[in-house]
Amino acid sequence: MNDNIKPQQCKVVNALDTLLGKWKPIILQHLLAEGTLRFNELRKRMPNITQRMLTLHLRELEEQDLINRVVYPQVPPKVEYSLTEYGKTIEPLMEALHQWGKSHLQHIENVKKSDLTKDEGNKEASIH
Amino acid sequence: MNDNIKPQQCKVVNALDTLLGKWKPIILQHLLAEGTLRFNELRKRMPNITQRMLTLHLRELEEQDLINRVVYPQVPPKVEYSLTEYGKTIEPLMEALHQWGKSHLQHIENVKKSDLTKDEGNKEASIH
DNA sequence: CTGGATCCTTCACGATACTG
DNA sequence: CAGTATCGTGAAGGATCCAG
Repeated sequence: MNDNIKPQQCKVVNALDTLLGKWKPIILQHLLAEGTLRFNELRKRMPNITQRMLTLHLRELEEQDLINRVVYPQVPPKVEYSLTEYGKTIEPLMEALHQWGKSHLQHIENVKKSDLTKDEGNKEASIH
Repeated sequence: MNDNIKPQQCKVVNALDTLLGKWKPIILQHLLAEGTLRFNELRKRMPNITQRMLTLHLRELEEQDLINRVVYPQVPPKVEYSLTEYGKTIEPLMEALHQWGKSHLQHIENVKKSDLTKDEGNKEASIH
């Protein structure tokens, strides 16, 4: 729609869009960590998610070819979710996000502390 | 409270939270690319953003210590925004997101194409 | 057990007008 | 020029019930 926007940006936004949704990163982390999980196993690992949201987000991840959905035609139903081979390529990205998120928390802590000791808040440029 | 949830997840979510908001990644990209920009310069580079959202997101980024806001006490007002030294640490992360987003678009393209040629859609597990 | 269908709430974002 | 103040909207998410 707009060429003023650097190509770079679009792709970053795109990455974020496909990884987002309140629960997607968490679902992906669980599948990364544990391989294959059934619907209810995932649910137990995310006590605050509703069935609806779990279903919706799993469908979206499947559509992005990030996860496999395997239905065992039996009763009671059994459905297993796992990362696709392609889906596993997000691991380094998740790791990078994790590292940055971790150090960011640390950084914000430090900033708050030094705000208490040091007189801060004079960010106006001086005019000479 | 819940040890089933891997520590990793929390931090990923945290990273995403502080980088998110519809316009934050774009603002950051512009500042990464161009160094220092005035309010209106940023606005021109994002034709679809409203003043309100630009202001809000800049404030939030400032609060996260990712950008500097320098007010020149003059009339008409002049305010310059730039990344903090700390803010520049997001560059590798943005690059990683960009690369993944790019290859993801590619991948989705390929998947769609092979869905057309190959008969796909039989993902039920066989029962022997 | 998995998950569809409905209804409801909230909040991020947008549109617009005003101001030092 | 660089904001603030208000009001409105839609879409994401939550709660709940039903079904194969």
